Amino acid sequence: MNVLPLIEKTVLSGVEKIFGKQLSSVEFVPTRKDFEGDITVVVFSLLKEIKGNPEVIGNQIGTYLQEQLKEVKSFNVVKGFLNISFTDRFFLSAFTDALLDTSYGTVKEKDPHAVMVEYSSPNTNKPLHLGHIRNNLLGYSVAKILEASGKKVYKTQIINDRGIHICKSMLAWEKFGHGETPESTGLKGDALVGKYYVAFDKAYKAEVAALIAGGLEQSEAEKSTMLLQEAQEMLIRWESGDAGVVALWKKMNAWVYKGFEETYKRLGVSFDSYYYESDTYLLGKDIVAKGLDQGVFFKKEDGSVWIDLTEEGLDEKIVLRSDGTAVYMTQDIGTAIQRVADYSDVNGMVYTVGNEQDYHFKVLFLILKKLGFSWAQQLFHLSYGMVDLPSGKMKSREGTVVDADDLITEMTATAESISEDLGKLSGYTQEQKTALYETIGLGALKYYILKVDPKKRILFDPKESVDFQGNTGPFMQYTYARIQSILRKADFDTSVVPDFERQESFLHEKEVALLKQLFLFPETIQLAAHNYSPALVANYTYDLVKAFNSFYQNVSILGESNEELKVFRVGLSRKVAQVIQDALGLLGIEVPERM
RNA sequence: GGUGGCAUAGCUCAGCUGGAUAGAGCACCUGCCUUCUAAGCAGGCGGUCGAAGGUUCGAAUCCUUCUGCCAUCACCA
Repeated sequence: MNVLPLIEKTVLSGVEKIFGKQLSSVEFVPTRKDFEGDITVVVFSLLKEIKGNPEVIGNQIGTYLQEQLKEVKSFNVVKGFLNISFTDRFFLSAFTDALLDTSYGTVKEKDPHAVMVEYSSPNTNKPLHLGHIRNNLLGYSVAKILEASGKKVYKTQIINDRGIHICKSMLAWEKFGHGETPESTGLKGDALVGKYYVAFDKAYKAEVAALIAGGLEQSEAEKSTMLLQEAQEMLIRWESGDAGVVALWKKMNAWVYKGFEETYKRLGVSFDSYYYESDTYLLGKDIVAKGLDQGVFFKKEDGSVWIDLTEEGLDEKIVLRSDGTAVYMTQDIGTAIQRVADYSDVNGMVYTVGNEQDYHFKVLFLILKKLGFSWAQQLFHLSYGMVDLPSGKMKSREGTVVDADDLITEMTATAESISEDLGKLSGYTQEQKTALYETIGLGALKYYILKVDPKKRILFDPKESVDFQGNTGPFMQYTYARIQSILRKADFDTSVVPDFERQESFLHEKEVALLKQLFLFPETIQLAAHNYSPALVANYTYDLVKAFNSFYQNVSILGESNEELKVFRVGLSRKVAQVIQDALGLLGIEVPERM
């Protein structure tokens, strides 16, 4: 509400006039709903500067405010709290401003600097699971929120397409695959490759068991299987560019990428660029050499290169193996630098990676700072908690994962059965219905995951289906659909901006509550961007929708006999729908015309 | 053991920079569909905000200690 700075200024000048004290700021708080008022000045916070009875001081300031500002309708003081009420005229004019603002809430002046948001970053040996869903939703949403707050954003990912785990799938496919393809089996490419990753593990375990039966110790047996040796040999051949291995690798990766793209499309996420570890894993070695010259790193006797972070309260960390090959950290250093080289306007990056890698990123950021890159000051690890099952962690090799595609399909099916029961979709074609169920099912899933603080771990019970009632995605979507219905039924042009010149006082209390919530949208976006937290947007939207529903069922809109009030209420509904749509858009949730 | 994170109603979660009597949803109980979509609304039940100290006009929020759970401390990624 743009009157706030004005009130603050007036309070300050009032304090100066009455008490002769110059203060720099005043603390405001939204008025609790059991008290009369819209905004509250906490007089206690002034007591350090002004001595006296808070109640008396509150009354003095209140009186001054009312004399100075025509927007202030009335005030009351309870203990040390000065509650201020605004006039309807104030709310109406603030609302008109919001209604005319076609990109209400978002920052228009773009920051010349861009930020790169990395998310998803899967392995190419198995399909995406629930953990990836959280990652994708978070990354995508944070990218949207940063954009809305005025940043230019590039979405990217780093695909972990090389290493022993990929070779395991490849080897198993060669041995047991009989030339199966996605086409021949009807399986999604990523699912097919994942099948062979599991097949490898099964065969491997069988071989280990056989070796143990033959008299070997467990640890000994695990190291000496033929399968593992073959996989390692395959990795060496891959690294040396063996044509056959590389061709197989390309073929199977292509299957996986096609499968991933389907899942991304269904999830509604997208990327502006892709980085592949197979391209980048050697990057960073030059940087390490340079850093060694600069004295940022040091070399041990065996030739391995380290950084000493004990001064920062961390350990020593390896950045290059003794045989000169790259480790994870080497690669991440190289990739970061490569990205800035590729996109010259980038001066900050957000890494969406699970919290088990908190330490890794702490070290990575520190290294980049020590290497002296200016953009290293603007790095953020968007760390999130695991998604656990009641049975514990998800383990892909043990088949205890919740598959992303399966879950989406299941959510869609639930949306369908609920929708069928309610039976409101007469006149919709089967095709429209199918699209709608997808929208609702995904809305439920996305909201369910994004509404919780990223830092917290999520316990996901597949047996208990995700809710469609209460604080859920479908509830928001439903409210939006309901407003669309009002707009369809209104017998006038709903895009007209109401004119309130003559009106002074006609707002219903539910209406005022709704307006106040509506006015919070711009600062919610800023706050969410500042905290990298979609959860703030989700919970804001819920409050807005609650306020609308309460308004909707307690106040007549189309049935209102006062024409001006009717026009206003339809306009208000329209704006609320727009904000719901925009807010959900920041979460990657679509909104239906009907449901 | 060192470091980091989390702990709020039976369950799932909000609670922004400290502010008034800690809020929702689910579950359970009452009402409300011949009037704009009941995936809804109005209300009831339910809490020593993990524990103990401290800071102050005021603490779920900040500080310290402790307890519990999780992660991490690899020449794996």
